[in-house]
Amino acid sequence: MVQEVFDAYSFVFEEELLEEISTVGIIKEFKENERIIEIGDHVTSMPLLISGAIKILREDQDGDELLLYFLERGDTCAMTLSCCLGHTKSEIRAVAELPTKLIMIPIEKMEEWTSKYKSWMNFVFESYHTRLSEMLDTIDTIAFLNMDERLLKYLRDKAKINQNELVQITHQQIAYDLHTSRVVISRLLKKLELKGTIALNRNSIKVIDL
Amino acid sequence: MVQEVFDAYSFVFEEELLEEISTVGIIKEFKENERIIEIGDHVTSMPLLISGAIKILREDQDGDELLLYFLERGDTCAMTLSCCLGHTKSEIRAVAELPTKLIMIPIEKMEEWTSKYKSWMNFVFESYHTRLSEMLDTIDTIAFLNMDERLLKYLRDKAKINQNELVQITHQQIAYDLHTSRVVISRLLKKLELKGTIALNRNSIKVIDL
DNA sequence: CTTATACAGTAACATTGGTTACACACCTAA
DNA sequence: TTAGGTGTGTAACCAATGTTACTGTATAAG
Repeated sequence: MVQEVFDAYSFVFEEELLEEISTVGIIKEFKENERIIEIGDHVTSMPLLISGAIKILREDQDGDELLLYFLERGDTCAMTLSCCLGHTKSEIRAVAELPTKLIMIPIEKMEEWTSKYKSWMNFVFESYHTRLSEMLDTIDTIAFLNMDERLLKYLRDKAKINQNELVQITHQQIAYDLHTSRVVISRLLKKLELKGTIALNRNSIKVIDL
Repeated sequence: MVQEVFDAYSFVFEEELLEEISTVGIIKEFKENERIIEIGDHVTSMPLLISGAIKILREDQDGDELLLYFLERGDTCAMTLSCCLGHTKSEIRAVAELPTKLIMIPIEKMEEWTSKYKSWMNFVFESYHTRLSEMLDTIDTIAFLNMDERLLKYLRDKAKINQNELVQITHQQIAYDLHTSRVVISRLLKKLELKGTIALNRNSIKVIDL
């Protein structure tokens, strides 16, 4: 039994399944900002997040990006899951937001466990549910909020994921994630700084009162 | 056996399950533009679409709306499905786009059939997969397209759903669906008319060459 | 027929966000 | 120390979209 698997998933799966996961799963580690999967990649196994955090992005033909949501410990990528079951290619891009540890489950096990373990089935359904909600939230954000509000939400999420009020990031990277331009982000950040909401520094933003 | 259920789902489910669906399901009919479900409604059964079409909308606190996607014959609402399984309230609003016939399945059957019928399980997974893809498409649309492109896409979808090149709709209704203002839609529609893409009339738009 | 209402056309203007251009500060490698 | 690259600040401008206001016309209700 892999201790980390136990730590992250013991409240979700029974002993026997945890054992199976530890046996057939392959642990993979990613450095911060390392690419985990690209759009169009063939999906051959399903990742369970053990530690760290992952950023899920959508990309259009022109290479324009948009941050969809973050995944944390105990999450799985419902997109990938969906791809596994449908045997289709990845529709999203995933990048490690922090140093991240995953355990990869071969697709074959998916179907086997779905009938064998009720807890697995519930996990799969639960994941779909969470992901759909998260997608709705993403849609709300881009449909109903202005850029300044989106930026605030972004900084909040970012600070939460990194468990740090000092967010290490460049304006350009924020612009990519929110699908806008660097100048726009610099402009809005400056406004926030003047209001005392944040403090700006080269390569980092200190969150004071979001 | 209900003939319409057979017609719509015989290529998805086996005879025995079709029989069960016909027995426990309750047929409901909705007139065009009739509300099917509102945000916050408690979900107690899962709808399978037999005929017609449904418009799925998201709504924010201020009552601002946004069209998410359409459902057609053979579809189910993965959102509702998700709510059933999670025993949560509806996160979306559904309105009949055409005269629509549904068969409602009590939640209890969900779990039972999931273990009993492989075809049912596949249908559930397939529905989630389709819905996630549809949501991604929606996100692409609002994130990467300008209003004129979104309007074109809207008219295309609308014409397809109604199987008619003459779309019965007001500018105001389009504005609600795309979450913009009537004036903006009128402006863009006029441009399209001048280009010969559509022909405008009171309460209807004739699609010429999208 | 008359009136009220809903729908559509359009101008003028405001706001948001995107673009271009350039200055300057910080950092690293030579 | 200097040169080059990267990150940030800011102005000026432009384009897209949203807002307000007013027009006229079709349609339905009385």
